[in-house]
Amino acid sequence: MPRTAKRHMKDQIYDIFLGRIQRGEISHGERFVDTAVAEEFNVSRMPVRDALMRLSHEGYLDSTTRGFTLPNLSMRQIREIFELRRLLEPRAAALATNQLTDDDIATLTRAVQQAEHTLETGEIESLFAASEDIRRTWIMAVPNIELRDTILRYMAQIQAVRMATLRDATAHETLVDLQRDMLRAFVERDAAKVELLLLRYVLAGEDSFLRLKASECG
Amino acid sequence: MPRTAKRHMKDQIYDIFLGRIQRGEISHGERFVDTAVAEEFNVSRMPVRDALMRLSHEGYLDSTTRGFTLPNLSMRQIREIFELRRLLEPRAAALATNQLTDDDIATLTRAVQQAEHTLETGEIESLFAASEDIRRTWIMAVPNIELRDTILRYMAQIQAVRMATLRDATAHETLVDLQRDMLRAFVERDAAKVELLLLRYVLAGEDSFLRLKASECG
DNA sequence: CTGCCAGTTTTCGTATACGAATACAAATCA
DNA sequence: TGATTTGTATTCGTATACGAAAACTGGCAG
Repeated sequence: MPRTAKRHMKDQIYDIFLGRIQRGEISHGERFVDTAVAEEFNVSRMPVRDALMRLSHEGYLDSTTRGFTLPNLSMRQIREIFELRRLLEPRAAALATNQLTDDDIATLTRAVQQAEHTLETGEIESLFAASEDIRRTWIMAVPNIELRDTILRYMAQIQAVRMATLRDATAHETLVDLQRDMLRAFVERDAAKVELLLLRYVLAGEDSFLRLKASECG
Repeated sequence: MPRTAKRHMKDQIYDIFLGRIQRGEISHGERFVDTAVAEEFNVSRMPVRDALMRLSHEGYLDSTTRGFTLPNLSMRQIREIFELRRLLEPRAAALATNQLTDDDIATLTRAVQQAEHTLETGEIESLFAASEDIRRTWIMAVPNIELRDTILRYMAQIQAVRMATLRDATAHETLVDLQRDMLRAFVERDAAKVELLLLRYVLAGEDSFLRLKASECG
């Protein structure tokens, strides 16, 4: 029996929306109203309400008086999340290093190649997809489930920020270089090197973000 | 207008239960059923349901087919949370160091004195209360709100574990020593020292826990 | 033309009702 | 006597309904 046949509507709806959010399929103007979604799924308001409220409590959505929307992160929140990332992700990736399967390594190799290819084509969408694949692969290999869930919780929220920073041409080559080095470190099962590279990677993303903000405001 | 006049019943109920859980006022056998709680508050099931489901999604409660109870953490989860604590709390406390007000320092001083007193009396309840005061005071001063919320999220869950480790007589003096040193570091605004002491503190707690488990199983 | 005020609409929070799933207990059979 | 099955009670998930609060809209006054 596939996982599609879950037990409760509210959980199904929750999973569907979480997936859409995490894959960045929701645009920023979009509004979700329980009655409308309920009609779409042919259920009553309540399971939809349960799902949307849960998502909003988890920070994936913003509950306004006029439906649910994607949250608009404040500058402060974004910087705070970058601090969390610096604290957690290097260690998490180090822990994941020895858990990666051959399949994982293959996926990482393909994704890094895809990312390298964007250096020539300049296709940001493709770079984003590749970065997502890399990230998802190692995160899913993190053996500390509490740690993994903590990371996943905030990652969905800063999806838009990451997408924006990847458009930073200045950092494009640096990022792909880091990804290439990370792959090598993963293959060599060098957890210490992975840890350091992840820290660099997060810092590079933070730099891009700050540069972006500076150019936007000034 | 005091905060007691909150906007919605479900939020009030949520806050009430969260407070009870965080203060350790819920015993491990206790079961909460929406209808029963609803009667107690003179409301319908729905707001209670909302509150309890939210608490269970956040990990504060366990949703069973027969009501909500405190979650029984597995050995694995506890060890994973200790790893999270090692990663986050030293840095968080360092960040809090420069934010502590005079009132906070006074509270900390009182709490440390209370903890020291338990070295003579052996009153574990009092030690627990003092430790809670210390912890709550510095955590509330953490300026990174995302970080603070992340810490608060898991702390409620391992409340019982912390309570148990404080009964470890072997570590009693060590813990109070660390608390005394932490107070001094806070007063001196020495963030680096605070960071190191917090790491030691978490490690001491972890040691107590492991010792406890070992003596229990062997 | 602009700003304020009231009516309308939308959406949410809560109440109540019913069917379904699960645990517990009793009764039956080996 | 012990295991299995069946019945019952409890609790949850979902549906529907209603009142209240917030946002939009239109008119009116300055």
